Amino acid sequence: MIFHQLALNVPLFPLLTYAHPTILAAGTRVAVRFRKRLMTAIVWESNIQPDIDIKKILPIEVVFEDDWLLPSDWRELLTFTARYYHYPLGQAVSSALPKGMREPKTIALPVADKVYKLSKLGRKQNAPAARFHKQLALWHRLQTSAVSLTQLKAEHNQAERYLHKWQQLGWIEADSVSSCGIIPASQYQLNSQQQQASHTVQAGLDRFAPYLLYGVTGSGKTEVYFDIMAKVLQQGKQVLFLLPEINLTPQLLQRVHQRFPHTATALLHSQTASGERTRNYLRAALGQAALIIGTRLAIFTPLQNLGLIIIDEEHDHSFKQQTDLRYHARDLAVWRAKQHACPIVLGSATPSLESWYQVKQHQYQLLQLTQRAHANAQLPKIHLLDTRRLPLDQGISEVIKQKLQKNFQQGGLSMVYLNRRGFAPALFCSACGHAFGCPNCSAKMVLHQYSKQLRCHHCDFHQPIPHSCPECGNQDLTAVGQGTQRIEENLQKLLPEAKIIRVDRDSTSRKQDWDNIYNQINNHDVDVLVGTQMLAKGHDFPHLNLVVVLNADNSLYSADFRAPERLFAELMQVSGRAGRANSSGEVWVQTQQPEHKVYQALVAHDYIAFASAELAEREEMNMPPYTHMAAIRADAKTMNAAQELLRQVLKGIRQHEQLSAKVHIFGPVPMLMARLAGYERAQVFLESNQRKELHQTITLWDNWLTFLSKYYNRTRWLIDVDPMEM
DNA sequence: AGCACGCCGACT
DNA sequence: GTCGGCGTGCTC
Repeated sequence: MIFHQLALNVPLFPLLTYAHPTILAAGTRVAVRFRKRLMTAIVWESNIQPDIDIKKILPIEVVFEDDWLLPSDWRELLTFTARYYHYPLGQAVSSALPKGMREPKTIALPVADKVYKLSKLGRKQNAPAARFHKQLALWHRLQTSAVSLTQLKAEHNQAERYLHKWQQLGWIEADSVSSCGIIPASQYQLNSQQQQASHTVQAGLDRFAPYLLYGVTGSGKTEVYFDIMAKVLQQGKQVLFLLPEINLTPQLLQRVHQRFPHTATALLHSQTASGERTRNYLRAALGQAALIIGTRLAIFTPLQNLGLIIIDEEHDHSFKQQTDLRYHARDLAVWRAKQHACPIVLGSATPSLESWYQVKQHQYQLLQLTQRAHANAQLPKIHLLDTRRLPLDQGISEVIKQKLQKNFQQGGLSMVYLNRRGFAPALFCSACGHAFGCPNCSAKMVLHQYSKQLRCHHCDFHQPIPHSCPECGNQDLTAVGQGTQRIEENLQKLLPEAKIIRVDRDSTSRKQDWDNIYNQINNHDVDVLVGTQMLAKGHDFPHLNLVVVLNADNSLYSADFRAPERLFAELMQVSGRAGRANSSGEVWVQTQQPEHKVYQALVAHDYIAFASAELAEREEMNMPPYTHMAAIRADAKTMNAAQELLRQVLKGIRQHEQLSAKVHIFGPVPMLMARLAGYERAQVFLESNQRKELHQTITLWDNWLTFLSKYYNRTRWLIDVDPMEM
């Protein structure tokens, strides 16, 4: 019997040993019995010396012989990921596989597209009789050039049948197509900055090189990506293109299809149907797809010959997974680019301070686009309105009302942007001040007028709007704060003739909703858009010329040290929506703190000044990126229970372990959002500028938590390396 | 994480 | 006497 180390989806750190009569190659997918259940596993190492009692070792039950092997570079990536994020390897591996491959069943490998043409023998044959005109048409297509089955089917829906018949007779030969396909010349003329950025990357395609493409909104980053991509694809290599949320893909996909119409593309995101995702995963793995586009999870796609990685909107927080395996796709992407010795381009109009820091440290090369791509498109003029001195009517000042009215009369498109953090409408009792909070979370409930509910935005708790205050019985309950729904109502009163559309999670819950809205906007059927973050991301509305930002200040008071960075990025992005094609745009921001550095930098369109100031502060405060962090979190029914486990572990470690002086420990403290879905959450921060020491300390915590949590079994815990949440 | 094994209260 | 409460500990 040969013993094998297998990765399977169990929360155990060591890999498990199973037996098989023959040696199996690493990367083989197998099925084994674990606790009587049949589970999929991946062979990690073969022919090993078991370190447990041989009598306990079970046989491998099924070997999926026809599968293709998960390649060694993919296994290295997962080994690294599991180690770096202190997550059980077996579980990491499982989360990196599409659902279809996690089930202990055989899977059908996708078949590469082929093109067909008449063989020498075929050319000597007589064409089908003219009365079989459809067959004859097929025959003519095959005569002129090599065509794909899809193209043939368009000619004759029975194409497959005849193809098969003629193939058997030897009249037809099949050729595999290159996944890159023919890339037509671009219609787009790069400006000199774009050209320079593209050429810089193209000059070193065969080695690892990280680039930060910093370009103001509308400066045409996508065209730079495309230009580099074309070159890499033509070399027969694969491109991995990651973007934040799937919301913005339809637009990008359309552009990709225009630019790379014949390139085999695989789309990978959480909303792709399970079968489709498995198929795309395998097409990428087998080299049948040359261009792989996806959200963070696509970073785990096995790739045969990776030549370039692009991370669009690299500052976006959705690249960090916030559950289970808490990986950061951007960071793993850099690792992968190094592994594959290829360039990686991180693009953003407001780069993350982490990436900007890497530029300052000469680790990443900066590529800069300072001009808007459309020569006529000016940067929008941004105005601040000091609301300390202005009377507000339902949260909107007179100036803004007039701007909106005027723009409507002139037929322009306006956007009213709400930063949801501070603006969700809550319900209060006007007599005793009682606020309706979520019973499960430390958050106020949000008033939803249309569904007549109070809802928690952090868990699924909801209730009908109460008629009276539970504290004092008063029936006069007032809504405080402006939600998109109330703003929409008020604007409708202000502009009774205007077509106003609200864009938020409620109004666009279905996929099709967004398409509808999008079409309406492009048909100029909409006058005012009201919405939250969804509106900020990536969409181009060429005729949008007025952007209004209502109260955004609340995030300035956040204890999260990343709050200003996040707010700045968000506001820059929203502002960038204005005036993209040939109209110039205007942005009006209501704030009580116009002198704040976030707003000052916004008005000046000065990311660099903002980043420098912010970095100086981070250095001063000893915060990332100057230091590395990990959060150890615990949650339980009471805050004390959550903290107790962390306190005991800390005590144990302090008493029994040699602690590095280079690692600082803070806490336990409650999380900013202390109560979530009925659990109280506490955390300890580990902080060090030495990665190695930090990781050693995390390992100590990990071991002690595993050991001590047995005695605190109502308390759950987790490790978050490079946390984004405070 | 599950899921079995194990030692104390209310039931036919 | 036993059915089952969920505390403790293991899983190849």
